[in-house]
Amino acid sequence: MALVSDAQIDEKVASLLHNMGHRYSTVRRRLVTVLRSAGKPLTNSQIVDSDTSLVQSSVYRNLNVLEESGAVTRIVTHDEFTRYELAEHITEHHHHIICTSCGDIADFSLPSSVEKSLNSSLRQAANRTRFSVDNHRLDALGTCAACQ
Amino acid sequence: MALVSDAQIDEKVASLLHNMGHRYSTVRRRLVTVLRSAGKPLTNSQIVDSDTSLVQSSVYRNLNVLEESGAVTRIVTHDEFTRYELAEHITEHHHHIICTSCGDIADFSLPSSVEKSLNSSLRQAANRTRFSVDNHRLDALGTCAACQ
DNA sequence: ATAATAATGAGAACCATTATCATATATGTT
DNA sequence: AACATATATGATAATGGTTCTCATTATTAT
Repeated sequence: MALVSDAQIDEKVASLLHNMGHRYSTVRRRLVTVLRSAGKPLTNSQIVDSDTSLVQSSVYRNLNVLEESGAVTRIVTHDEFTRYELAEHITEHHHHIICTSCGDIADFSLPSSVEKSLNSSLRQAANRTRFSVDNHRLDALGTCAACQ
Repeated sequence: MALVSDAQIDEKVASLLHNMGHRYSTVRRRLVTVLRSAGKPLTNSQIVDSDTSLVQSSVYRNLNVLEESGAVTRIVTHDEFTRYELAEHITEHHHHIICTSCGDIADFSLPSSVEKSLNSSLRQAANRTRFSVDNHRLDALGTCAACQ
């Protein structure tokens, strides 16, 4: 997750927000900083804990704004908390390994050969449904170090 | 999803419940019937609508009992409703294509060659994290016929 | 500066899901 | 078959993560 510079991320997020008529405010910058340095999806309360200048209701509101702008992605796991991370097109394509016990997440990547065969298989499989496919998500499910 | 007979499913569910000291009651049988004939994950209200003899609070309670027993799996998509389906080891391994607009789901399967390479890649990738992997979930994301 | 517009924070409201509990149903024993 | 014990059910209340409201504050454009 460290291949894209902070400046590049800022520029992308700013343009995504401006496209939607939104401002890249101080609170939103802090939010992006927290998400970027975490390197894994975070819950609202993890975000507030990471930067205590942030306020719960503003974090919720701004995560929604950032998601609608395409800067942030909403992740649901096995527990009751929604998590957020910077969108893949801002960072890079990756997958999640989810702890089925506590909901914690780590990022990982697959060899591009596997990604390629996966994509073509998905596209073929989708032809048999009445859906149009534009993305996929592959999660590994298991147990984190703290839970085992 | 039609490779396993109703009787086989009933037998499996009964034994899973009995292992946990639970009974395979009338309500639970109706619940399993609804899930089986749907052929896709359902929300609580979709279940109650499918069999109006079922009561919301009992459905929630029994879905939890069935999940703890391993007979049913909880699915979260993009909307605010949790969905449930019969567990894979009772039916068969499959994937979901999720409508990012309305949260609706369809089932689909991949060629076993793709499943195999996916599994070995996942296992290798997991070695680099501090998680132990015991399963995966691969969802295609797109738009259903009704939403496009 | 000033006006116009968007963002913030504190709290109230929302609503899917859980918990409660009195009643009903099933199981096992003599 | 009735009894005793344990589990299941349904109606309703409570919970809690998330969203909404709105008066105040910050930003942008003129």
